Amino acid sequence: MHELFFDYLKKNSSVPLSEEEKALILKSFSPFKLRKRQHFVQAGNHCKNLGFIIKGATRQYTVDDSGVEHTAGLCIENWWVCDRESFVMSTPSIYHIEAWQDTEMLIMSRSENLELMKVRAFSEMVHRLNDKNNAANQKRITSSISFTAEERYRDFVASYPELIRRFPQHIIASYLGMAQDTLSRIKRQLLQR
Amino acid sequence: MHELFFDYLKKNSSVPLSEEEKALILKSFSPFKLRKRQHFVQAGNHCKNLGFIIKGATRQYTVDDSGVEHTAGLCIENWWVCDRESFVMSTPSIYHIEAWQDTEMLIMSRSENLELMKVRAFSEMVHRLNDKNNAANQKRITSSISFTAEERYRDFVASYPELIRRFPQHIIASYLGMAQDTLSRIKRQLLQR
DNA sequence: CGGAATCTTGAAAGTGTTCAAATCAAGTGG
DNA sequence: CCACTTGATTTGAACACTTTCAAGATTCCG
Repeated sequence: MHELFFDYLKKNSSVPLSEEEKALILKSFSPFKLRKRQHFVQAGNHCKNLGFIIKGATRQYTVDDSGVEHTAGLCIENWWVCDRESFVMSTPSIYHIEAWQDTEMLIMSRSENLELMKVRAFSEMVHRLNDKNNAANQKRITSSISFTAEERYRDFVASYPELIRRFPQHIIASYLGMAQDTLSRIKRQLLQR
Repeated sequence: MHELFFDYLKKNSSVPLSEEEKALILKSFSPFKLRKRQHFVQAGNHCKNLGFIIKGATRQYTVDDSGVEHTAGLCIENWWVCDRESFVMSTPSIYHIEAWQDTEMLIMSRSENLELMKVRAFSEMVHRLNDKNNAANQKRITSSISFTAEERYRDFVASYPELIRRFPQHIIASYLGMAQDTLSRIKRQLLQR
């Protein structure tokens, strides 16, 4: 089960792993399963673990005063799951994270995470990841302040075709900041051309 | 001039600086000035430098197909300026960054930046910064997909009162993803209560 | 003073939302 | 394999929010 992660690590770092380092990762990074609809974190709780998805899909969301859910993030295989603010700062999370399908992951605590940062390959990967994540967030912000609903959808399809396949349309709509009815109409309009 | 940065560094790290480290920072981090409306980066160019604002204010923005500007970010004293994606990945930036007032900063190149990462206090600060930045981005995304124009504005006022004082209203509006006319009306409505 | 930038306001148009009903799809248990 | 339930999607009509455009008012600054 860790093999998938080691592959991922190799792809995302330039430094090889020693045997001790490999052992340390095996020790710190534990298998964990969630069934569909089970929660990884609930809003109000501290997000104690950082997860790496081996198989499955999760959704991070908030619930507003009217009870409407807004999708902050979507994750599938080879993605990292957690509310980073809560995880890093040890504060209560404002997000829920739930499994959208039965999900297998590897998880580590914050202290294990910090421990692993001593492994060169791991810390290098984390930094690359931060950079990528940062760029993606910046892009999403730019999209949300600059684009119409249709443009946001087209951009999303182009950027994350896999997520379209894995999540129902009303979840995609809430990720994009529009009503599911709106997304349905947009798709129809796009087909009619 | 570097004193302001050393203060900042002390506040944002737990490790003290050795004299050699201080010297390295002085060497790598050069003073740089921009007059109002001069650009730090132009869209299409590589963002070669990372800046730390000593005095002044900058604005990061894109221009869409209709020629409308959208404000991606605002920076003032003690903030870092750059298009991080372009800076880190050495790709052309899609953003413009301009001085909104006469601005003094300290700048470093990417290689100087990487060099400075060997300084413990500096790299610790960078990591904290990344975490904070990440949390702020996440918050902005959540706000933009969940909130109405009025809620976004109220949230912004509460989070960044200083920026309200430093930038004109039409810039704030474009940062929040609404027309300046809309923001004007929202403010009036809020006053009438 | 004069010019440039900014802010306000009304009216009209546009975009996206809400709500409810109907349709469609998938999964479960008999 | 069907009936039933639940979840997902589509659609129309009314509505709400936001934008656009144009004009006028205000502020700032040389």
